[in-house]
Formats: sequence, structure tokens, C-alpha cells
Amino acid sequence: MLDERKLAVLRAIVEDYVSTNEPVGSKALAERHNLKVSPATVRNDMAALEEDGYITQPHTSAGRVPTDKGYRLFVDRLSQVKPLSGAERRAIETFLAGAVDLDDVVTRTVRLLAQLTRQVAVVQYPTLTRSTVRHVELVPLSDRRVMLVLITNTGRVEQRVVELPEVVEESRVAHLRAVLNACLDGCGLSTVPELVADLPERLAPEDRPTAATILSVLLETLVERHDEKIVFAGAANLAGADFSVGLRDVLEALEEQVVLMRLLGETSTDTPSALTVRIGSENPYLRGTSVVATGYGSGDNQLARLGVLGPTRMDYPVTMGAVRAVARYVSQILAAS
Amino acid sequence: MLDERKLAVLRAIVEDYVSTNEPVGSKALAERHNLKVSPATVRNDMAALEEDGYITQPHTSAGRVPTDKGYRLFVDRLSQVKPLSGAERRAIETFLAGAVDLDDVVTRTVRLLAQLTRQVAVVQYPTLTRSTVRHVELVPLSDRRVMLVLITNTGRVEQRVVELPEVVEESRVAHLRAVLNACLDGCGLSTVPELVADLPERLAPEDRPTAATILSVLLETLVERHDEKIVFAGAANLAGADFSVGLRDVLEALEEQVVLMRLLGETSTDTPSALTVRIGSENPYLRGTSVVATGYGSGDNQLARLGVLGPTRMDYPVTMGAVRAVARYVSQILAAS
DNA sequence: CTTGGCACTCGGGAACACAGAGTGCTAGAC
DNA sequence: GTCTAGCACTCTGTGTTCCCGAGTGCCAAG
Repeated sequence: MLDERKLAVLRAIVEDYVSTNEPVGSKALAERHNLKVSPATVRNDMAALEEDGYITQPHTSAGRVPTDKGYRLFVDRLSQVKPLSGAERRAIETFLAGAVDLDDVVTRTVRLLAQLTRQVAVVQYPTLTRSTVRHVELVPLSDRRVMLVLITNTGRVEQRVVELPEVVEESRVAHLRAVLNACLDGCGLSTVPELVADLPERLAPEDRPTAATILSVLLETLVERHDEKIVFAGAANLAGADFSVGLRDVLEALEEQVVLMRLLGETSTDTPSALTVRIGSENPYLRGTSVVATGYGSGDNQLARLGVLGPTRMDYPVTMGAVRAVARYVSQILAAS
Repeated sequence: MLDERKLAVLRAIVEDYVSTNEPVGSKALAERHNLKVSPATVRNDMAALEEDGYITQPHTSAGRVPTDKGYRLFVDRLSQVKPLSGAERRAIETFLAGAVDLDDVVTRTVRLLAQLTRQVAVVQYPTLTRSTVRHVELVPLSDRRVMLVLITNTGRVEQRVVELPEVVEESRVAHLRAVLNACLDGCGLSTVPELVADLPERLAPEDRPTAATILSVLLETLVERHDEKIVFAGAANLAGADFSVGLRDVLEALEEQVVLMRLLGETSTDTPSALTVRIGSENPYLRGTSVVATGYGSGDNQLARLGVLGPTRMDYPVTMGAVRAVARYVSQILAAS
């Protein structure tokens, strides 16, 4: 059904359309790509491709435009991920190397990715799941409030103010802190809930309500902040692009953490570093846009996801190359720190 | 030159134009606002106003549109800040009261302001200047790296990884931490530089290089992070609006901290809670947009700025009311915590 | 100073024609 | 059977023209 030449035609259509943003006709196609066949033959192939739903024409007597299905075939079988140039790689490396802490790594990454792809970049903060507790700090703010600070080995810091059920002296806070650190230091975050389960019982009765309050906030922090924080950059790149969905909807989605999270999608557990590409209507949350994403993180410490969002009409090979490269470099940086 | 009626005409033009987004003509004006004069008279006034540069006409034989100068006069002399409705106030209060930490306060504030004004909201993080040190923590990450965590009384947490010039044992880190806390606890952030100036000399010689490194990072943190962090929300509200400058430029400015900072402007030291309004070309950094901003923070603890950015054609009284109200509520919340 | 009247200007929409790109189809060539 | 050339057809987008109406500026009278 789809012989070699028809695939070549589809590839040519996608490439031309992506670069010119205009429906591509049979004549131009036969000329620009040396297909060694006449426009008429190309037209026949086009008719077949349209029959199968890979391309479509905006109106009778206009050129053809790839459908989502067409892009899908292109991405799966007709294109190769395009590696970055040496200059680009060096730029990435030096730019990311300058980061001073986790926040900075994430901020730099998302900006970098936006600039490289000229799309909107989205980066999820590394989750706490695989991290371990480096230190727990309790800082008295007033006699009924303490600040709980949780520092992990990945350099992440979580903070929460805890309202205490009763007035607590500083010495008792210090005691609790010591107990907490003795109990949790170096332990994986995922094991924290079980580790603290029986903690109140091991304390003096008068400390239990306070301890319980603090622990509940601690657990809340672990669960809620788990993998919620997501940042984006490069919204300015949306200005030129045209989506089938309104620009307003895209901007709204970007500011909605939950939607962003869904857009990035789940990391497949078996091949976490594989590139995920969702094209147009394949994406149930924001149609008319495409998302190229991947997991990142060091080795067995698969942490989070990053990617870019753009119009369906996107240069997939280049974008995929950039996303993959950035993910690798960030993973390296994180592994080193 | 500008008698009472001419001012009334200008006010009417601004109000009509803001609500309809269409150049307003003499006839419609004389009807809608009961000016008790004929269109011809209004025309004469309009001619005078145009002569003085308060209004202009897009083309011959079209209605008039306010100029930046016209909006300025309107804001300064012809309008009253419009207070929020009771329902809106209650909504603000409950929404802000749910915040769990400083990050959360800022995030909620910026979203709230964006929603209330239907513009882009911009909020600067409270600066550290007036804050005091609550606690300094040094957490060993490896034998040549420690994490420096600075906790302030406003609930802000700054963290930085410090690369040490030599291998340092944990006990020495603990010692340094104790010294640092003894020295800085409760002190104003602005006094930190002088307080630590002679600190290395008071330590054992072998501790001095390490201490110097850590202190330099600490000072860097204070200076660099001083008042740089700015967040925005409501970019989706830009979708409908039309700026004389391109949408792309606005989005780019929003992602550039430095530009945002300049847009918000300086807090005037004598009346920090005054509303600042910059209209169109008055704003050297991003022409074609208006900014309504104010300082916020509790009492003598004037901390930072917040505001909104929108098209020059903006409902100034309502926007000013919202900005002022939100600033007050946030100040309250911050004072209470 | 205000008002009614009047001639004038100009933008924007409707109607129209037209060139050009692109298509589908069919008949002939390889 | 597959490819090619030719041809008639169908659109969109663009340029032109025309006209309506909103709005103006000016003038003379109240």
C-alpha cells in the first residue's frame, strides 16, 4: 500500500511544510526534492496518502498539509533525531555548569531548552522519591510556631511553617530535632512514612501532640510537593506560532501546574530515557499542540521529566535532538552534585 | 485653558474608549453622558483638547482617542480609585489566608492579582534587607562541600552549595556553624557584612580559608538575591489585548527579571505605599504598556513591590483599587507571620 | 459662548473581476 | 501495469471600484 516512494513523498511534504508553513503542491515537490518522477505521479501518490489519512488539503485546489497521523508516521519511521552541533553542545555544557544550586539548575535548563528549540520549554523539578534525607531542621519562630526545613542529598530544600497545638519551649524543640535527625538522617524519602510511624510512642507523653503535628506536616510536604513543581520558559516563542487552539488556552495551560504535569506525561518505567512525542490530537489535554518530552536524572536515580511544547507544525528531528541532549547534560550535572 | 467642561469631556472620552475600545465621537458623547450641551460644542472642546495633546484621532474623520498625556491627566485629576466589592475582599482574604509559607503567599498573591485585574500581575519577593537572621545552617554534603542554608524571620530560606578549598571534618563544620549562629542570630541582614568582616581573624588559623569561602558565598547570596526574584502570572490575559508594541516583546520582558524589576520601579522612600502609575511612553522600558504598582510590606518593614502590567487602554480606577487592596492584604498577612 | 447647518474627508465593507496555483481525470507512452 | 503529459476545472487571495456613513471643521445666527 505504502511503497517506498509514497513514504518519500510524505517525508518531503512534512519537511517542506514545516519549513515554509504553506501547503505544498505536487509541482514544487517534484522539483525541490529530486524525486525523479513527474508532478502527475506525485499527485497520484498524494491522492493515495490522502486516502489513507496522512495528509489533507485545506481547500480544494490548494497544496497538501500533513495530518497528525502523517506527522506520527514521519516521526516513527521517516526521520532521524538530529544531533546538536558541537558549538551548541559546548554552549549547553558551560551554561549548565555555572549553576549554583538545584533551583538554578532547573531555571537554567528551562531557559536553555526554550532558546535551543525556540519553543516553550517545560521542566519538572526532580522528585524527592529517590532522594535521601540529609538534614531536618526545626527553627522556632515564636512560642507556638516552628519552621520545618527538610534538606535532601540532591540539594533540594523544602520548608513549611508549622502551627503547634501548644506552647513549646526551645529545648523541647531541640530535643525533637535531635530525635528526628537521628531517626531519618540518610534515609530514603520514600521510607520516611514508615520510619516516623511509631515515633510519637517513643517520646515522652507531653511531647506527643507537638511531634504528631510536626510529623503530619512533614508527611504532607513529602506527598504534596512530591512532583508538583513545574516551571516553563519561552512563552515569547508562542507569539509567532499559530495553534488550532487559541493562544489564550495555551498560556492558561502553562500556568496550570496540573495540566502541565499531564502534558509532560508519565515516564515509562522500563525505558525512562526514551523520548515521548505527542502530536496534536494524540494529546488529550491540549489539542493542536505537540509535546516532545523525556525523563531525566542520573542512572538509577530517574527523577523527573522535561520537554518542550509547540505547534503541531514543528521540526521534530531538531526538537527531539535538543530535548534529548539537554536531558543528558542535566542528568550529568545532577549526578555530579 | 481647561475649564470644567473640557475636563468632563476628557473624562467621558477616556471612560467610553476604555469600555468600548472604539474611538469616541462628539455625538455619542453628548448623548451618553448628559453633558447638556450640543455635539457641536463638544467638538469645539475636543479640538481644544487635541490642540493641547490630550486626545488624538486615528484618522481624519474618526472619533477621538486619549493620548498618554490624556490618560495621565485622567489618572491624576479626573478619577477616583475604585474600591473593591465586599465579595471580592472576602475572596482575597480567604484565598491569601490559606498560604502555608512565603513561596505560597507570593504565588497566591500573583495569581489573585492577575485574576482580579484580568491583566498580567507581577510580584517581587520581599527583599531581605529589613529581615533578620533566624538561623544559619551548614550541612556537610561531602568532605569538600557543604550546603549553606540561611533562614530569615520572614520565613524566607536561601540555600547555596559551597565548594570548600580543603577537606573539612564534620566537627569543624559544626564549630563554624555554632560561631556563625552566635554571631548572626537575630541580626538584620543589612548588618551581616560588617558583622562577619573580622570573623575569620577570631578563628583558629586552620579554619580561616574555609570560613572565608563560606562567608564570601553568604555575602554573595545576600547581595545577588537581594531583590531579584520576581514572578508573574496571568500571561493568558495578554491574548486578547492589543499593544502598540508586539505581544512577543511583552512576553520576553516578562521572562526577563531585570526588565520586570525596572518596570515595577523604585519604591519612593517617603511614601512607599503610594500607587505608581506609568502610562505608555512614560515607561522607558516597554512602551505601549501601562504599569500600576505599589510597595507592600508591613509597617516600617517596607519590603517589596507588586503591580500589574496591561495595555495603555486600561480601566485605571478599577486596576488601582485592586492593586492597592491586594497590597494591603498581603502586607497584613506578612505582618502576622 | 453656544448651536444648528452644511460641505468635506476618509475608513471600511460589498461587489466584482482575475490571475495563479493546484487538482483530478483521461488518454497515450514505456 | 505504471508513469507522464495535457487539459479543463475549482478554488483562494488580491486588487479595484464604489458607496455609505460616521465624524469633522467651519460659519453664521441666536
